[in-house]
This record gives sequence, structure tokens and C-alpha cells, in this order.
Amino acid sequence: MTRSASLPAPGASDVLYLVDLSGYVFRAYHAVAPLTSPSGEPTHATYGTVNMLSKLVDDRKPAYLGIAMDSAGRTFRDDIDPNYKAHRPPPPEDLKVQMVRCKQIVEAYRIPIFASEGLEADDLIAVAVERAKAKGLRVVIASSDKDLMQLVDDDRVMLWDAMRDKVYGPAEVIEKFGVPPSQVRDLLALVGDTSDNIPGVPGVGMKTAAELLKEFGSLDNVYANLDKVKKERTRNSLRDNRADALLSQRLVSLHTSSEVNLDLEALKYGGADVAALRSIFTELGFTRLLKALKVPEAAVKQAFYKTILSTQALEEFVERAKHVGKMAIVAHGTSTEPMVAHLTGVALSCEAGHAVYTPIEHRYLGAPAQMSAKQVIETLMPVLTDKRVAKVGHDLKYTEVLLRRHGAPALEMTHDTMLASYLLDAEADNALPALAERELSVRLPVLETDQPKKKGKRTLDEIEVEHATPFAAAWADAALSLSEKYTSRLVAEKLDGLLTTLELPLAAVLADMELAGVLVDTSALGQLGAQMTKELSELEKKAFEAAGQEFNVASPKQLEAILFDTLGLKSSRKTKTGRSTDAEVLEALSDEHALPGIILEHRAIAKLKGTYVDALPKLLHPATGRIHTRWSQAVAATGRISSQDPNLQNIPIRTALGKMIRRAFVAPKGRVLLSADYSQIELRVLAHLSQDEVLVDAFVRGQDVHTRTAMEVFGVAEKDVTQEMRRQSKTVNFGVIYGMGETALAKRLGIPRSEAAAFIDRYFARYHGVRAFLDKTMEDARKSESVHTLLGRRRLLPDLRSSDRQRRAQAERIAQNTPIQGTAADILKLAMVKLREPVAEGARMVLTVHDELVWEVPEDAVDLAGKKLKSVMENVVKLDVPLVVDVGHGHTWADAH
DNA sequence: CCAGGTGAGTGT
DNA sequence: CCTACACTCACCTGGT
Repeated sequence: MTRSASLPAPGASDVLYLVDLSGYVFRAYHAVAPLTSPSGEPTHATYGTVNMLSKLVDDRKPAYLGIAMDSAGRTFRDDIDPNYKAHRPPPPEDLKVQMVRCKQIVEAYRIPIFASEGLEADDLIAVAVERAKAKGLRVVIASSDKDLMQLVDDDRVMLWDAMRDKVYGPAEVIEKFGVPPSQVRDLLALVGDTSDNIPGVPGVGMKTAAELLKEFGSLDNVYANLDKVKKERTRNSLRDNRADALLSQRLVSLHTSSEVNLDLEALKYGGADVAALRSIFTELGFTRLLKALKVPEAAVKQAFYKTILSTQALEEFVERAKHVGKMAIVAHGTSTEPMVAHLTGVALSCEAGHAVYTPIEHRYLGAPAQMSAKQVIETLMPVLTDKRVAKVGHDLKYTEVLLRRHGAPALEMTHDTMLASYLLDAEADNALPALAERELSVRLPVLETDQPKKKGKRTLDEIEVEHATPFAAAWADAALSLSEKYTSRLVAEKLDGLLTTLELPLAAVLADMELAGVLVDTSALGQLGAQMTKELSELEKKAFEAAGQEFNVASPKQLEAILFDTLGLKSSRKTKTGRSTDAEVLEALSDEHALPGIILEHRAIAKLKGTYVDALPKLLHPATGRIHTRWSQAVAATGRISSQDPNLQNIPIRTALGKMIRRAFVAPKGRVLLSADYSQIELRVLAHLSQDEVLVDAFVRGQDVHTRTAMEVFGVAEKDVTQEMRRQSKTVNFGVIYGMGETALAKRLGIPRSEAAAFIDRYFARYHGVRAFLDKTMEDARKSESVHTLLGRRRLLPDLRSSDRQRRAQAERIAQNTPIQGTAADILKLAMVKLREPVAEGARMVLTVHDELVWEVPEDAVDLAGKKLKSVMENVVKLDVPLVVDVGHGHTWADAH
């Protein structure tokens, strides 16, 4: 008995894998349950086939690999027998589509395909097997086609059914057919095949055929010894159908013509085009396969990444860059904060695959002599100031701020891959390594400091130059390649205008602001802090008394146990991990017990102290004595700007204590803070976008919009609108912008759901233009799975078609809010760009807070600057309602309102 | 000792 | 879960 067969070891260098593609697609078509891509294309056969291919390529790691395809036209079998495969119905339409897809995927896998006129895939496989055997290669045929079983040969040729993961060697063939591979051909000839119209011999089935061949060895011998066939009926049938038997034999014989043009060396497998696979899998919605796609290590062409240590070498690069007219520039530093970072070097590239790194401040034992920052910038000056040399990069604002701190001029940015990625999909990861992986299928080297779980972190300046260069230069290289890819993508998606006329100039404005910083009176904060410390310790003591024990007042977990277990108060809401103790819950409990109120007071003070009073003085820049936040324009999904380290967009204002903190933001001597903020910008945007008659009318008349809403919804005259009516109307107005439902409104206003529903009904009865606009927005959003703003900024919303109800509802609220919030963001950004030129001598923009700009202005220029600022901001776009800007000034931010 | 998650709370 | 968009703090846990 022959032993059972198993596949050769993965990666074995002497193994050829052969695939009968159409056989597989056909089989998968029937075996896999129906499936469609996001766009509705049928994909189940494709999916089954790709699974097989990926298993083959990834697990078996074939040294040689080829796919055989049937010849398109007639085959020699049609010449032998015109009835061959004659009754086959034409393939269904959804199979044809998938066959085309499978061919595309085979191409993306870069698997060689071979076909030959007049031959079927099986014949080609037979030819390949013969040639491979002659060359001493082993062969695995990925198929379960019974015709191919005749090719099985000891350990050297086997069949592999990847779908069932079953391997057919001689033993398995005998088990299946009762005869060894060498007799399979004659067995099939005797048995026939109705689906292919191979006649065979009637009355002879698998079992009889096997017995005959066992006894006589071959079909020819059966006929040579016909009289020795024992069973009469079998003997007669054989005799009567001799011609059909021989015809069948010819049909099932595999053609092994030596004329076929097949070069085994061309079948050496070199790996897939991962980027192509990724894009196809994405289109087809094959998420599991997408995840499994391997990202190859960056082809780090160290030879083309050069370290530059001398002015002469850098001058050579400058010449090349001038000649090319474009360069990627990446400043590398010791920190993600460009105002804090030390400039460790500059990476540059003006030709794909080539880049240089000029180290500046690498300091470790044995570090080479490097150029100074000043020398580097001086040498680069001819290109930095040359407008004919386009500057591209990834987060150029970072590069600009870091370089300008060392005397470089502003960059005249022409393309930024971070901003491009953001405009195409604001929610996608827009870090450079993510872009390189997505778009170039390249894994950028990551600095060990950025890798998790690495101890003894070193910053770039402590890394040996020879290790830093391939890291640093690869970033400039990738930025250059990506900039070309993204430039055409943006044009295709009609987003290039937004980049060049809005985001890039804005990046320059934000760079100016980061460099300028804002002045904070830290001694005022120090006094405030001391007072708060005292109050906190008193509140803590009170809390201990009320609780009857000492505990960490700042620990929600400990507080939870005391409130709901020790004191037995009723919990009203749960969090993911326990019972909530947030302000709303404590508010509700404050009538029952003294502790909740004390905690509320404690938290309010502790939050302000920790986040602002204590934190801000630590962030003073040692050189400027000011606070330099980082402005991010590629973070918020709606297009808003955000601020970090510290966040200057959530400085308190509501409480008295909060105002004290705002009072610490001050103007330097001889100047004042000038604040200009858009009044009701989001509701004005809604009025414009919806063209709602009532809302537009309210703004055109200059009415108080919340009062007008109260008049409409409550049906009263202006003089009869009470404070409470206005308050409720204000909530509804904001609710509309946020896509608030009746449940939320009821909760917010403390009224029953039914009342809230009636309120909303009355609102939309009066504001039917708003209703129509929201409906239209949703309809368009569902069609395009995206929404857009006035200036064409878009946000992708695939979740609108999610099967998860909650996600879908969330996406629907986003669809309603983003055009409004995003348009308001567009308007403020555009104003900032138009205000790049100072509104008065010595005036500079220092803060931006969604609908407000804060400037530092010389005292004697306040009136002029205020007028100009107001005028530019109010006229930056022409809407069907007026934009109104309120201006104020003072020595502190609190006074400027 | 550090990273990351959680709950909470500031702003527009 | 039930209103959009952010950022930061202290606490806590699970890992080194």
C-alpha cells in the first residue's frame, strides 16, 4: 500500500504550483454562498477563488507558479467530436463578471498566465507537468478535477484541493477510483461524462471499469481480450460501443504536444503587487483579506539616501533642486512640538528614490562634525526663497515653524500630503507612515522612540547619523512620491482648489500664530492657584465629614462606592464600568445628601486648577515667555481648527472663576487684545443653505434669532416672549444644528417626550425650509455616502448604510451637522487667509476659537484695526443673510468680549 | 515606571 | 446609546 500524500514544505525551491483558474472559479461559484460588494457587484465566486489564491501564495510560498487558462476558441476536442461539451449552457452573467475580476486579481498577484490556441487548461497543465518532471521539479496541481488525476505520479506530481485542503497522491487516487493514476484515463473513457458529452460505454460504471482495468490493464487490452470479459451484458455493450469508447479515450487524453510555447523560468514567482490587490479588495469589500495583506518592508535604498555633512554637498543638492523645480523638505526635531523641538536635521528630496539628510545636532560620543542650523539654512536659502522651486512636504507647518525659529523664511508651500489626505478623507489616518502604507505600499522606517514597549528611549539627536539618515531621508522621499500621487487625486476629486486657495495659505497663517504665541500673566495665575488650593482642602475636609470617612475625592470609583453603597443613595445612570457620578447625577442627588454638592464644587475648582491654573505656567516658552499652542488643521472631521498643548479653545468663560483665568490672558505693554467673533454663524449658515424664509427673514431684519423662534413656535408677539420661552427656543435652534431627537430635547428641557415631539413639530411647521433642507441633505448624503460644505469640503459617511442602527443614526446626525459646522469653519478659515496681511502696523493674530479671532494690536491702532477686521470677516463670503461680527478690546481676553 | 483606557469636564 | 466637534486632567489597570 502506498503511503498518503502530503504537500511539499512551504517555500521549497523545486516545486511548481499549477492552477486551473476557471475550474476554481466555477467551483467557488457553486460552493460559496452568494455575496456582493458594497457597490452591489456579485463576489462570492471571486471571494472563494481569492481565498484559494491567497492560501496558495501566502502559505505554500511557491517557487514556481502558473495559471492555465482555456483557449478562447475551438479546441482540438471539438475537431474530434462536434458534440464535445455541446450541451453546456452558457455561463450565467454573474459568473462572467466574476471571471473577469478573478483575472484582474491574478494579474495583481503577478501570477503568470499561460494559454495556447486549441488547448484546454488541463492540457496545458499536462504539458507543464511533463516539462517540470524533465527538469527535476516537483509539481502540485491546485485542482480537484478528476481528469487531472491521471497526471499524479508518486511524490513528484500531486493534486491539491485547496478548498477542502485535501491532497491526492497515488494512494488517494486508488482510493477514489479503484485504479492507479496510470489507468485513470482509460477508466474515464469507459465511464464517460454526461456533462461534457463524453459517451463512454453504456452500462459500465466506475466499479465495472475499475474491475476491467484491474484485470486487463488498459482499454486496448480490454478490447484485445473481449471474449474473456465474463459478464455478458458488459461484454456486449463493450462490443457494440467500441467506437464511442475509443472516441472517449481520445477526448479524455491530455494533450502533451511539444509545440506549446512554455518557458518554466517565466513561471518563477516573484510576489504580488500589494497596492493593486489592496485597491481591488477595498473595492470588493474583502475586509478580512485586506487585513491579511502583507506590507513589504520599505525598499530602503540606502545607496540613494545620502548623509550630507558639508556645505559643498548641500550646495550640490540645491543646484539639483533648482534644476528640477520641486523639492520635498522635512525638518526633523526632538519633539512633536515645533516650538520645543531641537532641530536635529533636514531631509530633502527632489527625485523619487533619492533623498539626502543633513544632520545638524546629533550629539553622541563619536558623532561626526555636522553643519550648524545657521549654515544649513544659509546654504538652502537660494531654494527657500526661490518661488520657482515648489516646496512639498508632510505637515509643512511643522517644518516651517521649526526652521523659522532658526532664521529660515516662510516656505511658500505648494503641496502638503497631510492636508491632501485630510481633504480626501478627514477621518483617515493622515500620519506619513499611514499614507506611505496606503498609497505606496511601503512601510516607512519608524524611529525606535516612536515604537511602543521600547525602553531607554532616545530622541533623534541621540541616534547615530548612519541610522538616522535612512529614517529621515525616507520621509522626504515618501513625501515627494506621495505629493505627486495626491496632486492628481485632488484634481480628480475636485479638491485641489481647497488645498491651494484655503488650506495651504492657512497653514502659513497658523505657523505665524504658533511662532507668535500668546502672553499669559502667570503671577495672577499663581495667586489664583494658592487660593484654590485652600478652597480645595476645605472642601475635601467637608467631603470627609459628609461621607463619614476619608477617601480620594478625585476618584470616581471610590466616590461611587461611598455614594451608592455606604450612603445608600440611588444610582440613576450607568457607565461602561459602573454607576455614573457625573455632574448631572450629582445634581439630582444634592437634595438627598450634602456630599454630592461638595463634590461638585470640588470638581469644578480642581478641574480649572489642574487644566489651566497649574498647567499654563509650565508651558511658558523659555525664550519668548509666551505660550505657543499647536494649531491643527487636519484633525477635526468637520474642517474646524483644533489646538493642543495647551488647548486654547476651551479656556473657561462661563463661571466667575473661569473668567479669572481668561483675565490672565493679556496683551503686552503698549498693546491691547482685540477680539472679533461671528454672531450666530452656524444659524446664519443654516439660513443660507436652507433658504428658509423665516430664518432668512430673522437675520435680514437683524432680529434676535432665538426670540424670533419663540414667536414662531409659541405664536406670540415679540413683547410676549418670556425668558423661559426664549431659552427653550435657543435649545431647539441648537438642537436642529446637532440633529437632536425628541428624547434628547425632552431631557435637555426637562419636559415629557410627547411635549418635546410637539415642540419639534411646531418648529418644523414654521421652518419648513429647514425641514426640506435637512431632508434633501440626507437624500443626497445617502446617494453619495458623503456630505459637503459651501466651499466643497467633503466628509465621507459610509456608515449611512451600516446595518448597525446606532451607527446609522449617528451618521445621520453627522450628515445634518457637518455641512453647517463645516461651512462655518470654511468661512472662518477663509477670513484668516484674507487677514494674512496685518490689519494695522504691528498687529498680529494670536488666537482662533471656531467663530472668534483674537489679535494683539498696538493701543493707538485699535479702532482702525477693529474696523478692518470686522469688514474683512463680514464680507469674506456673500451669503443670502448678513454675516455679523462683534468686535471688542481690552487689556485681557476677558475684557475684550 | 509607563501606556492606554475610563470618567469627567472645559470650550464653540 | 439616545446633540455636533474638539482637548486634557486624574485615576486606575495591566504590563514591563
